[in-house]
Formats: sequence, structure tokens, C-alpha cells
Amino acid sequence: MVLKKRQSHGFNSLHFPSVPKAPRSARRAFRKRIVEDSQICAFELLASLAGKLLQESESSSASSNASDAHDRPAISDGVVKRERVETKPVKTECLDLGSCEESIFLPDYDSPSSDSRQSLKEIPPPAESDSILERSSTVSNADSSEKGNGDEKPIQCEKVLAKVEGVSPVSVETCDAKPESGLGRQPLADGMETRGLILDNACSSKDPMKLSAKNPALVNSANTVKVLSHGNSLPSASDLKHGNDVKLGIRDDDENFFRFNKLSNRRKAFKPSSRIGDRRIRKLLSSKYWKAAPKLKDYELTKPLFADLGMKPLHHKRKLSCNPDKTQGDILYKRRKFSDRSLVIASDGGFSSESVCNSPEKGMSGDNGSAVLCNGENGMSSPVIGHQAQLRSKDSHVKLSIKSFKIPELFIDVPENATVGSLKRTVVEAVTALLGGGLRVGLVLHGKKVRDDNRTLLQTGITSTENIETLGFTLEPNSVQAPVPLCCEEPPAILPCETSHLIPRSPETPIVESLKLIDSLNLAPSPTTNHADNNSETSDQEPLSSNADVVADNKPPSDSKALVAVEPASAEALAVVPLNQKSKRSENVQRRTRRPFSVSEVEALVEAVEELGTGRWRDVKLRSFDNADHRTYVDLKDKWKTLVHTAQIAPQQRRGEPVPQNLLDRVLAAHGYWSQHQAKQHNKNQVTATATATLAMLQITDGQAVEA
DNA sequence: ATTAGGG
DNA sequence: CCCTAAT
Repeated sequence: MVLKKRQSHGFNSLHFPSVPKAPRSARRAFRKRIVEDSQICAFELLASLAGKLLQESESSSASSNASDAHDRPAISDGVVKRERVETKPVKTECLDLGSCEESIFLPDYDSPSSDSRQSLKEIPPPAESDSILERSSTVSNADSSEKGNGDEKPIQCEKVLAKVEGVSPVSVETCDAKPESGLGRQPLADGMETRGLILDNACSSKDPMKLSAKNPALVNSANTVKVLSHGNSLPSASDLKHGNDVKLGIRDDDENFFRFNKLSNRRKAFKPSSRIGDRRIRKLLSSKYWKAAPKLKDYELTKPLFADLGMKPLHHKRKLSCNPDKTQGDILYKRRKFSDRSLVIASDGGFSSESVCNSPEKGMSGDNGSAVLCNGENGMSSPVIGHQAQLRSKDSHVKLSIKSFKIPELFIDVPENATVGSLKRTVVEAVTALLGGGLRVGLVLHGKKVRDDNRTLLQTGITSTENIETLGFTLEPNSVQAPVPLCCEEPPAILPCETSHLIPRSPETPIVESLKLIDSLNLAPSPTTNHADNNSETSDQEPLSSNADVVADNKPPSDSKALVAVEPASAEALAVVPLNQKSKRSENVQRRTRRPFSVSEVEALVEAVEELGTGRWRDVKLRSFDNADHRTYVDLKDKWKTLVHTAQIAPQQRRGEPVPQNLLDRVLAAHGYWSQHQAKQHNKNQVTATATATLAMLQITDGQAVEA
């Protein structure tokens, strides 16, 4: 027990009301620095943000060209290539995001397994790479030159080598627009079995935006490919790279993050007590200072299968061009609080793949485990993403087709005078933000969660069509594992400019009706998909509930042979999307773990309150819980509150660890006493004597009553 | 930063 | 426990 040794005096102790050891101002002195630091952080952040925006604006014109270009450079082996010809461009329709320049063409990659030379040709097949693949750390400028800039800043690529299956190492390249991009990228550790996983994410452009516009697709498709071809759960270490374009933000955030930690440490050094520091940090974490960083962390911490599969940079353009006038409509969206933990869902109320995207049939050819990521264009419906999986067994590979994922319920609030376009965008934003929070994909087999990420599919039992029936995927917020706040409170400047903006939720703004309308439209997906199945291969769709035990009904993925993932938004976009606090919190911040008060703690509390009264929780904390970092004065106050309540109710209604009646009696006595002397608390000395007597009487009375 | 109260 | 408003 951390309880401070306390004097064992009862009411008599009331004679000696404890007095703060020093004036509050003095005690707080050192804290000031903390505040200042945080402010500095804020400034730094702002500065970086400004810089980023500036940079983006500067490159806006260029980026626009780049963004709509079909040529998405594929890079491998340090060579930048245009893929237009080699890959089947899949045009993804934009979600009516104002500008469709963001549309991306996603190539199909063929599974190396069956036909490695095709899509992955540029990438050295795993088999060939018995040794560590060495790659030039610099990416050729081919792409950049085409773009017309990119020559200037050398871009660094860091190589990350990961050992895979104890045999062939996997080379992953990441690039950073910034030379010193330090943040240690996490290698594909975790002993992932990603044989043949090769991720190349080259950054040849100096312009972050450009990168963002291009790379995500690249990365995503790469991931998908991996999934298809290898079946093994693939680490999303590769996903890390996605954030290059947002580098600035990430770095800053990370720096801040570290700073925060520092602060906390410092604070602790000074004062070993109180959890206040922690709380403060938490608060900071959960607030605006965070943008992309959380995401990065998520990636680092987890290995989401599809976590950021499919994030498309939707916002660059908008960011720049928009000069949102805030006076316009306000659009709010938020996730429902109760749904924070589990998302999901259900039968695919989603859209058929076609409705969502134009996926090339070719890409879906059976032999190639090609992945097609698309962006659905139906504004309203877009938020609803069905989830469907299809598995096939071919050769020794397990192939799946996930038609779509359904996203959890969203609340959207928009003014009546908002335009349809703005509404659509809002929905997109919401979805983006949601996904940006970082999702993990869970695997459910036979209704049971498969937790071991390192096991092979074979070991897990996912080998053939038979299993497919019982295989399901779930989407889970990352926050569970990584209590990292993800979001970002960005100035509306980033928002879609047209008519509406996402704004932090404000009570007054919302028009409930419109909200509901939207909600129903978007959230309640009408089962577009056919339930009729003709295919032997079926996928289970399960509601993603926190339980994850639930197995959903099978869905007959009709014919899609390829994996089709619907991608609502880009990772970067996510980084930029402002979220309202609530959604943020619900998704990112984990509640403090519950720590029921022990009897001894209660005793200490009671004792302290008897002496100090009910209005000096800080002193109570200092007196009896100074060493209990997890008990804040608010906690103590709350506990007292509940204690009083507990003492007032029938013993049968009390729950949890029973508190000795005598303590409860003391609680009542003290409570009664102090509530009568609130006003007089000033003159403690004078009152003390009286208080003692009164309390004693009260206690006696109470005790008698109880006994009787 | 604390306190007080509602959720 | 969390969140907020008011100190």
C-alpha cells in the first residue's frame, strides 16, 4: 500500500486540522514550467503546421498536376517507373470531394505466387532474395524529374530489413522527405511471416503532397497484394511509410510527444506524487496537439492487416484551395459514444463492389491475387462500407476477397442549409476520421478470435475453402491496444471548403433532424448485396462487436476473385481531418483502469476528510494519498461522494468490496458535520473544537441508529 | 490548478 | 471514472 502513514486519530484529531505545508502558490511553483513547456509545444506545433501549409500551398499547382496524373510511379529497386502501362489502372471515382484530382489509379498487382513476374516484377521476388536486399538509399529522380521538381531535396530512404520466416529477409524502404527523418521506423519485426514481402515506397518528390497523392496507392496496393498472395497476416510496417508526406506533422507531433513524456518525468522527479502529471499528459495527448503522430504510433504498435489499407489522399487539394468561411454551415459528425469499442459489422450492407468502384475485371482474374482498392463514389452511401470476404483456395494460397467493410455508425450533423456536396464531404470526412483512428483487423475463425499473428494460415487452419466459411474479419479500433489519441484538431482550414466545415461539436449547432436523416441514409445500409449465393466460397461477416465472438452469416461473394477493398480515404487525409473531441476520445483515449478503493484507502480517506473537511480535496490527497499516484483529488472527491451515497443506502444495495459499517458511519457523520460547516470552514481553529463535539455526537447518534 | 457537480 | 464549469 502506498498509503501514507497516517496518524491514527479519530475525531479527536479534529483538533488538529491539517494545514497545507506551504502556500499553494509556492507548491505550485514548479508546475509553472510545465505549463510553459506545453505552450512551447503548441507554438512549435503551430509553426510546423504553418510551414506545412505553406509548403503545400506552394506546391499546390504542381501537385494538382501530379495528383490527377494517371501515372502513378511505381518504385522498386530504387527505380521509379511509370506504371500506367504495366499496371491496370483502376480509376477510382472520387467521392465528390470537390475536386476529383485526387482520384487515384490503382494498379493491380499480381500475386507473386502464381505469376510473380507480372505485377511484382519490379520487385525482386522473395525467393531471389536470400540475402538482404540492398537498395540504393536514394531513389532515382525519374519520377520527380517528370514532375518537374524534386530534384532539389535529396530524399532519404531508409532501409529496413526484416527477417522473415527466418529465411529471407525483407527489405522495406521508406523514404522521408526530411533527411533526418529520424523516428525510428519500426522494422518488420514481430517475426512476421511475410515471406516475399517487399514493400517499396519511394519518395522521389520533394513535394510532400505529391508523394502523398501517389504513394498511398502504391503502398496500399502493395499491402493488398501481400495479403492475397501470402495469406499471412502482414505487418503493416509498410504502412508506416504512408505518412511520409505528412512527415512534418508527424515529426512535430512525435517531438511533442516525447516532450510530454519528458515533462512527466521531470515532474515526477520533483514530486513523486500524484497522477496529475499523467492526467495532464493524457489530456494533451488527447487534444489538438496530436495529429498524425498517433497514427504513426498505431502503426508501430500494431500490425493491422488492412488498417490503413486504402487511405487515399483526398484532402490535399482541398486543404489548399479551401478557405473555409466558418460562418457557413457547420457540420458535425461524431461517432456514437457507445460504439467506441466495436465497430462493425454486419452483413454487408455495403455496396456491391461495382457500385463502389470500377474494378477492372482483369485485376480480378483468379490467378492473380490482385488487389483493387477503390474509392466509391456515392456520396451518401460511401460511409457505409460493407464488409465481405471471400476466400478461395488455390494452390497453397488462400485467397480472399473482401468486398467491403462496413464502418460503424456515424453521426453527422449538418445545418439545413448545407449543400449536398458539403454533406457528402462531411460524410467522407467522418469516415476518414474514423478510419484514420487506426483500425485493426481481427480474424475470426469458427467464431473464435485468432490472436496469434505469427501463426501461419496453415497452422491456424485457414488453408482451404472449408475454413473459409468460418473465417471472418473484424474491424477494431486501434485504441484498444494503443491508447493513442489519434486525432487532430486542425483548424477548419483543412476542411473542405465549399459550403461546410467540420467543426467541433457544439451543442447548439446541430440540427437533429438532418442528422438523423443522414444517419439513416448512411448508417443504415440497405443490403445491397445479394444474399443469394452460388459460390462455394463464402465469407462470413460478423458484426464486429467487442466480443468478436459473433459470427455473421455467410455472404456469398459472387464472383469477385480479387480482393476489393473499399477505401474511404487516405491516411494522410486522416491525419488532417479534424475530429471533434468526443469522437476522438471515444476512439482514442482509453479510460483509466478502474481501481476500486480498498478498505484501507477508504479509511484513510475518511480520516482525512474528518480532519480536513469535504472541500479540500487537494489537501486530502496530500495528506493521505500523496504517494498514490493513481488517486487524484478528483478521485478522492468522487470516492467520498460515493461513500456518502453508499452509506445512505441499504447494505443490500451496496456493491463491490463491502465497506465496514463503522467507516460508513464515520462517513455519514463527517459528511453531516462538514456540510453544516461549509461556510465556517475558514475559521478552522475556532470551529474545530465545536466540530469535534458535533461529530462525536453525530457519530454516537448514528451508531445508535444503526444498532437499533 | 482546484473545486463542485452532473453524467 | 469522466467531463465541465467556475473559481
